[in-house]
Amino acid sequence: MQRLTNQKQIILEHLKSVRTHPTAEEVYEAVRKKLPRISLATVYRNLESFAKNGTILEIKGEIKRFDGDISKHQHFICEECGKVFDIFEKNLTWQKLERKIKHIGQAKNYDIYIYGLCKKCQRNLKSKQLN
Amino acid sequence: MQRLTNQKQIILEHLKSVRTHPTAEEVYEAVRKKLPRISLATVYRNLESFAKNGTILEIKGEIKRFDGDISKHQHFICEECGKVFDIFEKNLTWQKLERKIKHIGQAKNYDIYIYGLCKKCQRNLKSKQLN
DNA sequence: TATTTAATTAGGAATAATTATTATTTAAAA
DNA sequence: TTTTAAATAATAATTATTCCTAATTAAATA
Repeated sequence: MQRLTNQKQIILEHLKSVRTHPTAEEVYEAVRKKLPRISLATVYRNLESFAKNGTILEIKGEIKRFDGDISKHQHFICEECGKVFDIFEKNLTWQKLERKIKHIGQAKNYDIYIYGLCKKCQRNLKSKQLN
Repeated sequence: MQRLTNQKQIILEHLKSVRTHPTAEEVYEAVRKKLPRISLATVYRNLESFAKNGTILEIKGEIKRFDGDISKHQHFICEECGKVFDIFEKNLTWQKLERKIKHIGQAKNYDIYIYGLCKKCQRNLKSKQLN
C-alpha cells in the first residue's frame, strides 16, 4: 500500500505553492524550514515518485527541475542563467506528430523546451560587451 | 584560434555516421577503436563544443545523448529502455508560441521530446504481465 | 623547413547530482 | 492496542561530468 506521510504532504504542498521550477536541492532547503530533520534522499525519492505518477512534472536540463503545475504548458529555458519560464499555449496542433508516433510506440506526454536568452541575461550580456 | 585535431575529426565523423543517439561514454568506446589513446575528457570537451556551436545536437534526458543529425526533427524517448527515436515532421506551426516567447527572451532553438513506450518495450511489458 | 607558441590533449583527480543501504520510525491495517 | 510493512534519516556509494596539469601538437611565423 501507499502511505501518506508528513514529508510527502509538505514536499507536494511546497511545489504546488511556488511558480519557480526548483531543483531537488532547492525543494530540500525550502521544506527543511517546516521539517528540519527531513533527509535529502527523502526529497529525491518523493519527487521522483510524484513525477512518475503524474502529480508533478520533471524538467530535464543540465540539472533536473520540478514543476507543480501539471496543466499543459511549455518551458523556455535560459541557457545563460538556467531559469525556467512557463509558456501557456494550448492550441498547438499535434495531429501530424501523432500520426508518426504511432509507428514508434505509445506516447504518454510531450515536452516542448525552447532554449534561448531571457531578457535579463540579454541585458547583462549587452552591458558586458560595452566594456 | 581553433585547431583541427584528429580527435575532433574522428569524434565528429563517428557521430555523423551513426543513426543512434549515443552517450559521451558510447562515443568514447566507439572512437577508441580508431584512437585507442583518446581520453574520455577529450570526448566530453569536444561533444560539448560541437553542441555549443551547432555542429551536433544535445539531447537532454536522464543521461545526456548526442545526435549528429542537425536537420529539424523531434525525438521520441522510451521511458523504459531510454532509446531515442527520430521523428521528422517539418510542418509544425510555431507562430502561436513565438508570439509568447518574445515576452520572455530570444529563442535560439526548440526541442520537442515525446515520452512513452517504444513498441519493443510495450511487447516486453505485456508478456511480463501474462506471467 | 625549422622554430615558436598557444590550443589541445591524456590521464587522473575532483565534484556534483543522484541512488542505494540499513537501522529506525511510523501510518494504517488488524 | 498491537502488528507490520512502508517510509524515513543518515550516510555511504555510485555515476556522470568537469577540472587540473604536464606533455603534445597544429599551425603561425621566421
